[in-house]
Order: sequence, then C-alpha cells, then structure tokens
Amino acid sequence: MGRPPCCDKANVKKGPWTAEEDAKLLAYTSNHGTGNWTSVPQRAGLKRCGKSCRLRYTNYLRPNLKHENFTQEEEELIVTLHAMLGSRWSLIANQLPGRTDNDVKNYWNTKLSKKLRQRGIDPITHRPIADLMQSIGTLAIRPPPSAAGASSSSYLPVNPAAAPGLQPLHDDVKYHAVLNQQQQQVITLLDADAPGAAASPDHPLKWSDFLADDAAAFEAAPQVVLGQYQDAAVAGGGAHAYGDTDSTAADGVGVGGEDSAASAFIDAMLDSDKKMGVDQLIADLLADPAYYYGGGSSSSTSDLGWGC
DNA sequence: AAATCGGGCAACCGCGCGCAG
DNA sequence: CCTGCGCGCGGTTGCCCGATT
Repeated sequence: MGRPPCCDKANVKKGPWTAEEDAKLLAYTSNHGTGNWTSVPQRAGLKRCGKSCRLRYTNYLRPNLKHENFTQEEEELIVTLHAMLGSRWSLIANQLPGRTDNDVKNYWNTKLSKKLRQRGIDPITHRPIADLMQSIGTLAIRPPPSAAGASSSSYLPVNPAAAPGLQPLHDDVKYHAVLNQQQQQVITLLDADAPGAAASPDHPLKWSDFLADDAAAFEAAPQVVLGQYQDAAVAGGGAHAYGDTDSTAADGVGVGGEDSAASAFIDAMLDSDKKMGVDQLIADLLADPAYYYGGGSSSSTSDLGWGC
C-alpha cells in the first residue's frame, strides 16, 4: 500500500488561492516563520493542505520573488545549467535569485525547449537533432562495442580524433555515461553551495567559487559544454553581475563571467576527477568540443543565434 | 459576436529522502 | 535497526485568457 494522505482530503479546499487565503498565510508566515507546514493551515486558519500552503508560499508569496519576465541572461543560465544538470529544477532555480523551481520548469517547458528545437537542438540531450537522427539511423547496423574497438564491459571513451570511424550512437552512449558522472559532481557541488550547507570536505569545490567577478581570470580555461552560448553572451555586453537583490538567497550568479567561470568550474571538477580515476575519461571527452555538439558541422555553436 | 484553439501558469499528485523516535 | 512522518522534488493536470476562425 502507498503512503496515507498527508491530510483529510475531504475537508481540504483545493484550487486557486483567494486574496484572503494569501493574506492569512502571509500573516502567519511573517509572524511565525515557516516551520512545520502540516500545522500551518490549522494555525493560520486555512482549510488547505500543508503541502498546498508550502507550495503557495514558496512559489508565490515568498519575499523577494521575481514576477517579471525572464531576462536573456536568465534564459542562457537556465539552458547552460540544464545541459549540465538535466531537469533538476530546484538546483537550477537555486542559481537564479528570485526564481522558483516551478517558474524555471514552466518557463523551460513552454518557451526554452521550443526555442532550442527551433534552433535544431534537442532540448533533452542538448545535441543537434540532426546528429541524433543520424544516430538513430545507425542503430540497426551498428556493430557491438567490442567490434568497434571498445571494451564490451564498459563505456570507456575513445578519443574521437583517434577513432574517426566511431559510430555516433556509440558516442552518445559514452557521452551520457561520462556526462552522468559530471552531472553527479555538479549536483553534489551545487548542493554543497545551498544556503546553510557547508562545503563537504570530500568536495572542497563550490559552484560559487567559480563565479568571480573577474571573468578574465578564467579566460585561459577551455570552453566546453557551455561554449556554444558564449557568442551571444559576449555580443550582448561585457561582464555584468547578475542582479543579486537578495543576499540571503542563493548567491547571485555572475552571468557575464558565467561561461568562462563555468569552464573553470568544470576544469576544477576535472582535477577532482583525477582523484576518482576518471580524469582520462573526461579529458578524452573534452578533447573535442564536437563531441558535445557534433562540431565542425553546420550546427556549430555560433549558428545558434541564441541572443536573437 | 460567438465558438474554438492553444499557450502559459498555478496548483496538485505521488514518490524518494532524511530524520526523529 | 525499523518505522512513521514531514519535506522537497519532478512530473502532470487543469484552468484561465488571449488569439484565431
């Protein structure tokens, strides 16, 4: 059997919140804070489920929330982080002060995913759709991994430059295997950067460490996953600090230095990887940016025109 | 002017995780 | 160690409203 419901659904109001309910919830939270959500409805005089109250507060009533449209910088950051994290909306939202996971998720589903598709990028894999179609096309005729020169027991990457005949789908499999490792590290690091969380001694790196204002400090860093969005960002102006109007929330993200900062971040991740014995895997993967976006093709990054 | 359609968004649902007893 | 509970998350639903026919 599943878990019992958190509240008596028969006596709980559902649907849109009224101004009166908002006022009650706001009055309660401003006086008592947001402690035990299950007791909030009763204490605040609301006929709502505690979960509903929490959702209403975090997505709408919470102070310092932004209600205006997403900016170009925010869009780019969402796409960048989605490429690294997938649909970990809460982690992505943590890097966008004043935005909620619901905001980001809705914006992605209604706007950004379509935008990417229109530009020929698969919003799930962040790779050119043409490449994916080609991969699907090779599925039926692709030889087993052992025949392709790779171990059949693992997805150890082969430097694409050293294996030009590698089938695209095989690339995809390895890409995801390695990317998943990267994602897990990014997630761990972002978690450690969450408000109130201490940096793990096992992962001394913190995402915010790479958000220095001085973007030039990272110029030497190789451009990897995020590089394809850089052209538009650079064209849109120099380094510009992301509006951090709420110093108590997640740290403001320096979008102007974001790409280079993110690259430096990944570089540091790679250093960390060495300790885990996967540095060679990552190094091989990063050796060729085309590995991510089928570079060299017509779908090169500058063609995305993201800033338009 | 009315009906229909589609996009956007707020809210709900179910699940997993962490923690306290 | 086990169990129950609360919280937070991601996926999904359904309503509202503007655009189109």
